[in-house]
Amino acid sequence: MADRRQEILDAALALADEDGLDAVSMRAVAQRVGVTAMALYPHFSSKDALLDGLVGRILADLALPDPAGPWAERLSGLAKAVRELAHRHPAVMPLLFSRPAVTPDAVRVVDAIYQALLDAGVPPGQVARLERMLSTFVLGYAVSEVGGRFAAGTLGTRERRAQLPGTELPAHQELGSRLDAPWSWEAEFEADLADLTQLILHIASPGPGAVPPAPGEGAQA
Amino acid sequence: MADRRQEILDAALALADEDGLDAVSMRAVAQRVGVTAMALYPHFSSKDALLDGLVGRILADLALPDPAGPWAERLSGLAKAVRELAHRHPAVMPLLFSRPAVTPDAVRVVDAIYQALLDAGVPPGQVARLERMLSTFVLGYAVSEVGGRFAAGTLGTRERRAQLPGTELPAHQELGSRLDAPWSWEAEFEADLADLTQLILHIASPGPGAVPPAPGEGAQA
DNA sequence: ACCTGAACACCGTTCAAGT
DNA sequence: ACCTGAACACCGTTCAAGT
Repeated sequence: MADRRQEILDAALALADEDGLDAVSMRAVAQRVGVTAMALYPHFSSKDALLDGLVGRILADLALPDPAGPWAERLSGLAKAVRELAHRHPAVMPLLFSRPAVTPDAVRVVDAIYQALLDAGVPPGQVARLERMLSTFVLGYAVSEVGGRFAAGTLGTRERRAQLPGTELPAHQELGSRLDAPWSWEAEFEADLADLTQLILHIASPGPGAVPPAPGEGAQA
Repeated sequence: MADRRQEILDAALALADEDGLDAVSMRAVAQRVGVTAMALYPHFSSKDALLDGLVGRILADLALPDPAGPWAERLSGLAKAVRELAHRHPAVMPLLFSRPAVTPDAVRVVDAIYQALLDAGVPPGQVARLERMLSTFVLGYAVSEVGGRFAAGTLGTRERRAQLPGTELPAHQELGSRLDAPWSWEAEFEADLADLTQLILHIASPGPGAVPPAPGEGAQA
């Protein structure tokens, strides 16, 4: 009850968690707070502003990793925290893709990733690019998983594959039963994170035959 | 005029391209076709079904790469085609994250990626995971770029950094002017793709000290 | 089958008015 | 400043009716 603003955001979040983003209407949020829809406007100038506030609201729940740990653990800790956030608030998650992270909370997360990459030994000129690559993947994975894009997208069941004409989709045919193996999205996420950690290490200290420096940055310039 | 259904989807796509996804209402689409809103329902049982059709409509525009080329070119060609699709239809793009790709068009794209990964020498047990990783990144990058998440999110201008208290955001401070370097999203995308190609090669033929096999798959089992 | 017109139960937002 | 109630211009969808 500290602030009306917070009370409104809590109501909006509860509605989104219970009945999805479509259930978050100005009227429904207001009713839950016990007030008229127009009473929200002194706090949020539009519904769009309220949704921005909702993004900030869930970002505040995201725990930052202990800065004293090893960089790889900080990075994977953050990634897992984002995935857990998606499981808690699946309906709100897609908003993170369209609403730029300019709130202090969001920038603090970016800073933690920058720091981890610097500690890993990534060249400063590549830190911002890698941060965008990692956050894009982590956000995308979380949204895909809770949004059902993974579950239904791959034709990964014997039944569905059986409906296909024989000569179509040769790679699906070749992979066969490997596509319908039982699988945990959590285990897959961790395998992906392990691969990406290797990639970071590789960029931090490229061996012989390594990736060329990114265009416009690196040893040249 | 071949089909009313196609005419409706073209009208919906035009509205989305011109005025955003919010402009795609049953009434507005119908008016553009020259018909009442209720006339759409024999073709699409709900607005949701129409949006599914819209996803299929833009996927049909996505050119598959020449299957005769090297796997790395097929993969990056596909990725660039997705990015171009996002530039042509920015408002529709976010729908790809929530609507599972089950249409024949979408499955054909997945099959092309499976095939490229198999040709690269990726162990069959890891192909599906890597396909999800790559498609998640490519889709996420495209949506982030055209949706403005990259442009505004990183506090990457001198002005905005100047507003910060001195001791906050140490990594931003350390990176300093490297954060506001002029930058091309296209060049960054290609640098990311180059890194991911290296990652695929690494998984295809792991050297000494390589990533352990993914849990539940690989040499073990 | 495809289409219309009226209706229902909603939206976000503005405006005049109250405290 | 915060809130109300009425109103405006919209929504998606159902239903009865037409061809």
